Amino acid sequence: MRQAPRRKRDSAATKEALLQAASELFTERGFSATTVRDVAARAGANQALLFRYFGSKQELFAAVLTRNSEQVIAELSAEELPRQLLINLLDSAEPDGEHPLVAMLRSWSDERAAEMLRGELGARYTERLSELSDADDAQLRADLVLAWLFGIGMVRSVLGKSPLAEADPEVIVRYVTRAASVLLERTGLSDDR
Amino acid sequence: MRQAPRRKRDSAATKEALLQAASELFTERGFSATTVRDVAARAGANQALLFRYFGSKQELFAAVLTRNSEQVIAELSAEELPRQLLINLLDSAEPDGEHPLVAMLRSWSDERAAEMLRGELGARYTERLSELSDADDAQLRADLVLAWLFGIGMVRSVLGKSPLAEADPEVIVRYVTRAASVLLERTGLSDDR
DNA sequence: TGGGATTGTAAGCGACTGCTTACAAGATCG
DNA sequence: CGATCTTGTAAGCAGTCGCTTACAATCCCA
Repeated sequence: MRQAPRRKRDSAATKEALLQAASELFTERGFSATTVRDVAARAGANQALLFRYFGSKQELFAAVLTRNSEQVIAELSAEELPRQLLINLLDSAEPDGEHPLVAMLRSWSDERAAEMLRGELGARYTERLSELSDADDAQLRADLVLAWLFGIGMVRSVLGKSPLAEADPEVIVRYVTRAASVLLERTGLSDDR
Repeated sequence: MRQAPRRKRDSAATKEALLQAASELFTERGFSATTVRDVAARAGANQALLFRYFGSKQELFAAVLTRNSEQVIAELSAEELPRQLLINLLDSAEPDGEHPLVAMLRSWSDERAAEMLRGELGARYTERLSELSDADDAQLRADLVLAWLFGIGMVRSVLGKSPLAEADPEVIVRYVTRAASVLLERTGLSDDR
């Protein structure tokens, strides 16, 4: 009788399974509350492989962030960004649609995680958003809008506070885009995008 | 030669020192990253006393939250709340002016900590803020504003992201109150308070 | 077919966590 | 003074953490 039905030999699939499991768990529990044992267990892999492939928990987190954010930020135009970002954020509570921002929110408290967000990710979102305004402090205004989206994601998805947590996403989007357009002002920022 | 210059015998002072140290550390590092040993060390007390007086790390956190929030929320009118809350939030990076919200932000990722914030604290802030609007979804609007303040506090004080982190508080306050007044609309919400 | 590299596994090391215990030192009061 | 309660201390327990090691199974290619 075999005592462990040995995993199929496929390093690429194992790596991907680890990344996927890590992405889910970081989103659900945050960086420090997620253990490498949990990640390996959900991926159905041995935890030693996690260290062989990613070196450390920290580098695994970096890999997850990179993987998840690349495409999202690439496929959205500046005009769509705030609205779509918000929608993604609001929907991410549902089944398994997870957004990297939620992982960011959950991992905020860890200094090593915050370091990455501060430098790499945040800057790109800010730059994209700041295209919407032609004020000279456009980046500050973009940061304020980003901060709002983060805050909403936290209160709604992470904290689960009422009534924000139960509110209709469409209503939220309407309120936020309307108020945000005051900040990101420019001639003719239509309110349907 | 005495090997430990025994602490003065004063339970009230010890309790207070523990509360103060815990408040600082929870603010600086968050709930899970703060250890009871750290708290006891900064308070100059033995860690066993922490458990004698507060029972558990969780109850200590609750005691800190209660102690710190009571007066702040009590001494502010609804009209002053958003502006003053924001100012407190923006100034809290400085010397030792710490705001309970920052502690909240840092401790977000812990489920036990989040539970308390969700129920007790958040509700009171929401209720106060919602007085500013006479819309029927005033509480939702208030939550959105609160979420914004949280988000700004996170990006600025916790994440330290530029340019928000270096921006002039007065500018931030002006932008936010102006955009927020779109949400908390009511006849004659003057923009200087 | 055989030998070295790659992928999987089990076990455990050392450090750290929240929390407890056993006890010494000072206070209080008869 | 001596008994008792309170306050402070040192040490350690049991569990978990990230990470490492030693080794078995499988693949690749000569």
